[in-house]
Amino acid sequence: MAAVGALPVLYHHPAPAGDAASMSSYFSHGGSSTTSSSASSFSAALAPTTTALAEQFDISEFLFDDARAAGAPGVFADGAAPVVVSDAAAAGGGAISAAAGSAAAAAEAVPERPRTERIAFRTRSEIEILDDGYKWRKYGKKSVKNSPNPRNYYRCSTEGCNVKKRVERDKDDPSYVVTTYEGTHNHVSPSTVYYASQDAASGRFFVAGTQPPGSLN
DNA sequence: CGTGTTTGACCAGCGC
DNA sequence: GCGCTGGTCAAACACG
Repeated sequence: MAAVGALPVLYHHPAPAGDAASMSSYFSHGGSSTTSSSASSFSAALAPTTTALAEQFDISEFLFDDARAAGAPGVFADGAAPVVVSDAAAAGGGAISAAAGSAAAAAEAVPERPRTERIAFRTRSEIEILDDGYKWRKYGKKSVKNSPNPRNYYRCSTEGCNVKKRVERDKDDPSYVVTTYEGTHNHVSPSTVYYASQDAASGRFFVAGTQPPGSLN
């Protein structure tokens, strides 16, 4: 697969360690030059709610992937194309979103393969399992080519929710953890309800926080 | 005893 | 068609 080869491209200007506050974000946009606007809106939307997380993790980079523009070479090898930040979500003040609504041009090209939205980000962290408020069940571990570190596979343990995530250490800098979420939760975690919001169009939940306001210390 | 993790086997997709 | 690779399954195991 070409995926492994493609990933490092996203990291070509890593944030300085300890610079979590500025949260230097880089979005793959499938080669597009319009990255900056999406990145800024995303950061603005995310920043207020990631403060607590940033205290624990140096979130250095975000990598978006969504079921858009099928056929274009994307971040991930299976033909899914990169980066969608929902305008609605940004304007609505709140949430991380991969916009189904903007997937206009997408769907028809590769109909035989269901595409799920994916969000990948890299964090500087000692631990690999970030507490995002959901309960994950590990179902696999695999060593991957071009990386000395194994990749771990997790699935949301909530019944009926088939969100998955992959966690692996950055091959170039093992102090970083690359986490890829695939799919969208169809429920709200008890620990995220305070910050979660629901997309009006799709009805999906988007998690923007992990702790109730009173429990951050 | 229930729940979650580990790990080898298996399967499917892709490139050659 | 074959081999390689990533992703998933499922039985065995560990732990509270």
